[in-house]
Amino acid sequence: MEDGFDFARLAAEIGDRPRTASEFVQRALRAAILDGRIPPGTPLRQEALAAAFDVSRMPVREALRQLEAQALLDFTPHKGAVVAEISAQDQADTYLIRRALEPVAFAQSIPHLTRDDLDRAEDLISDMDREPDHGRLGELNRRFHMSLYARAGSPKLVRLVERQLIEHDRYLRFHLAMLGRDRMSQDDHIAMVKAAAGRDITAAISVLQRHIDVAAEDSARFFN
Amino acid sequence: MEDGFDFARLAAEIGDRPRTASEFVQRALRAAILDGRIPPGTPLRQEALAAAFDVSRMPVREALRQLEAQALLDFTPHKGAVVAEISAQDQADTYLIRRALEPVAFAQSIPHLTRDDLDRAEDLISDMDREPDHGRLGELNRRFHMSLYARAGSPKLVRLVERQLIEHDRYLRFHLAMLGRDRMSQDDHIAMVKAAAGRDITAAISVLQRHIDVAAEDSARFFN
DNA sequence: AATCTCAAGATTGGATCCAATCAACGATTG
DNA sequence: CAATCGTTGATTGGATCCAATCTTGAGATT
Repeated sequence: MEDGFDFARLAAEIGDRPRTASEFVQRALRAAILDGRIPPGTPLRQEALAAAFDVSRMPVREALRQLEAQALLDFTPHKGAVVAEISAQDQADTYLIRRALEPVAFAQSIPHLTRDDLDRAEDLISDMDREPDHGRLGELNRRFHMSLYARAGSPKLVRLVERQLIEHDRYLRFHLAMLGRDRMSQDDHIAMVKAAAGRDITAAISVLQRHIDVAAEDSARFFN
Repeated sequence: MEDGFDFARLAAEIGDRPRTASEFVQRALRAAILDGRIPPGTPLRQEALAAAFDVSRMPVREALRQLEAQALLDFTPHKGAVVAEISAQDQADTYLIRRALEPVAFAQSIPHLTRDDLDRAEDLISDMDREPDHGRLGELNRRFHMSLYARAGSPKLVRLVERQLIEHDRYLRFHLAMLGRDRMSQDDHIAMVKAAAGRDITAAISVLQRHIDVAAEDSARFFN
């Protein structure tokens, strides 16, 4: 294992082993790529992965194909898979897409949010305050945002937004490392829930847009 | 082959056979799903596909995995792949996403469009007028739009837009069948190029938005 | 010294075989 | 007669083996 990364440890960290080995490998790799444990540019050797996960090369190959379709890997025929690079441009694009899509989802969702949805969102804000592990903050942040968009009634749009938030996780790491969690703008999160509870779409959207814009600016300043 | 679909003919239709069998199968299936030759809900049996394409089941499996990640198939462990359903809701979502993303890409692109880009766009408009095959119209329409967004300088955004346009092809079929090509709004296409040539971003965006809105309304009325 | 050639090793792509799971159907039992 | 439980065939998931391709490095050639 001269890759410089300990794949074997990774295998143990997935709690509930899914029904298929392929999915197991896919999840473990995806999580490790998203939170930066496997750095961009790392070549992924099928044999090494198979040994680390204690499966044959076939489920590994299927997992790699799926991750490629999710733009987390670059695949070249007969050469293999490499963890996709991250870049300031890619990060900026992610914010651009979020800025275009999330307000639409939020606006559609607000009228249909239930008291339960809003409570859950507030719980997630508290969870974020308490969570010590930076790696898990990305997931909590994502679930917070998604809880506000859940009632948008546009499943495809919501799935796409979730996908962007997941890809955003690759950059959130840097954001947190450089700015600290006090800059995660929990104030914005609170304001968003409040506006949503009051069914004030205009106010909610405006907070969300500013939230994304500020994050984009912060990140752009510190990335590279 | 009691599936009711002749996969064997499909195999012959891919001109330049790609380097890997997996990619070959993937392209053929994707094209057939997008233009409706394989209807939604069709179960895709690995063995049948392998026989039709004259390869083993393994490249078929890899192709299916990729198509699943592209949301063209629904995959259930130990049950297999089924062509993803289309629906009025899904179509509406596609327009919603396009409506949010394409104006951003267009606005960013306009200042950097070259004379060549604009000429190419105009050529594609003429091509659409001349193309007799409805199936190929989708590709031409997509290439027209993409030629206008090409200089946006946000590769990730542009890729995402292209993906939406590809998925839109699944519905364009119905659009054309019911409304005929005269309703493809070539006037809008011409107006978009003209506004882009004059670097009039406001006008260009407004035409594009109306273009998408009208298409969405037409489609919503006739689908189902 | 630089470049080209080509052979050996490494790595991926594909084929075949076996195991695990699911669906359908009939037998058994209350 | 309805419901449940095996059993069997069909289908997918996974392992192993072979073929094709790429990479690397030593040696020859200029």
